[in-house]
Amino acid sequence: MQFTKAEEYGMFGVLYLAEQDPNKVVPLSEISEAQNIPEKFLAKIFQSLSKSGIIRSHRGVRGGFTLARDPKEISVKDVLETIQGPYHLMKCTEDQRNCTDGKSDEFCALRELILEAERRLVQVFEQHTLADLVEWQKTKSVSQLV
Amino acid sequence: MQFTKAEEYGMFGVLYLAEQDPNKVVPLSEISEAQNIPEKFLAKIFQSLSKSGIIRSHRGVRGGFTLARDPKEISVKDVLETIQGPYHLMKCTEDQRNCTDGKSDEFCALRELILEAERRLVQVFEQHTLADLVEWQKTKSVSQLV
DNA sequence: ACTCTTCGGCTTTCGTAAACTGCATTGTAC
DNA sequence: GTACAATGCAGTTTACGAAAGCCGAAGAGT
Ligand code: SF4
Ligand code: SF4
Repeated sequence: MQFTKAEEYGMFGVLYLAEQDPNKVVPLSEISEAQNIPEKFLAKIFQSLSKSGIIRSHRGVRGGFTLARDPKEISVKDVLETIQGPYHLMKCTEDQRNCTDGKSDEFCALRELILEAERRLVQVFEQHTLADLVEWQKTKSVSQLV
Repeated sequence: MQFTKAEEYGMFGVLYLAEQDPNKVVPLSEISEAQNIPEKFLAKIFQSLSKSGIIRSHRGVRGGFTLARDPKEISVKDVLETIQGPYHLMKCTEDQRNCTDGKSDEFCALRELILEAERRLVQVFEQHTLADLVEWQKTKSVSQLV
């Protein structure tokens, strides 16, 4: 039960974009160097982020990436879900037919608890945007922890 | 970011014990058959639960396991933490020196957010006991979701 | 049109950790 | 003392995260 590198890299990638002038097109190489991220790995992550409309890609000379929307309009949840798919602590909480123990059609107390845990977790990621994180980083303090 | 089988098996194991007569000593074979858990795998999990004082082991003929305390006194967190160790979504939230990006001594906004997420998650597991889950399972409905 | 640059998509590789297994040993009830 | 059940540790297999590589496609500038 851990965050993946892809998620961490993805977050730092978009955070880097969020810190820049919104009109500046930033190439992959710059981001990966600035944030110490393997370039090809980051490329893969940014592909999905680009497809889901969080960032915008620009090919060719002086190409790169920009944020597609204002950092205030991009929640952490948006980024994380794009990278790793909907957030589920067990396979059965996505679809009970994925129950590995043949209880696909029964009530399962553990499943209910996990569902509640997931809801709480998602709340945290929904309620904070990239702009919040950039702000925290600037002031080096956490404000408005809802 | 998923629950491990060990955690799920461990939970079902202790839940099975919680459903029984508190004085009944239940052997591994019975639990693993009733809950469809590989016996040797469950054995390993129960060893740690036994060491940390959540269940009590009884060796020899007609031996097996019992809960060490009343189900009301055992939180889900107790069980999960003994199986997989303290709950951390990233290595750096346990100890910032585990930061993989050389930011061990800097403020990191992402880390702060993850810390908050962890706090929320732990709350859910702290606030519910085995007795709650058994109750849910009996009534097939979730009450008192704090 | 040509070419350089940067993203796009696919495949393979590597390492680690989860998931499961086996066996010899110890303890206990009968 | 023997059958039963946990203990302890070593082992295997499988799965997935974390990259690295290769070639193709698209756009910018000339
Ligand atoms: S038994 Fe319950 S917790 Fe386990 S996979 Fe099935 S629904 Fe989920
Ligand atoms: S950079 Fe931040 S989030 Fe990443 S490991 Fe270091 S402290 Fe944690």
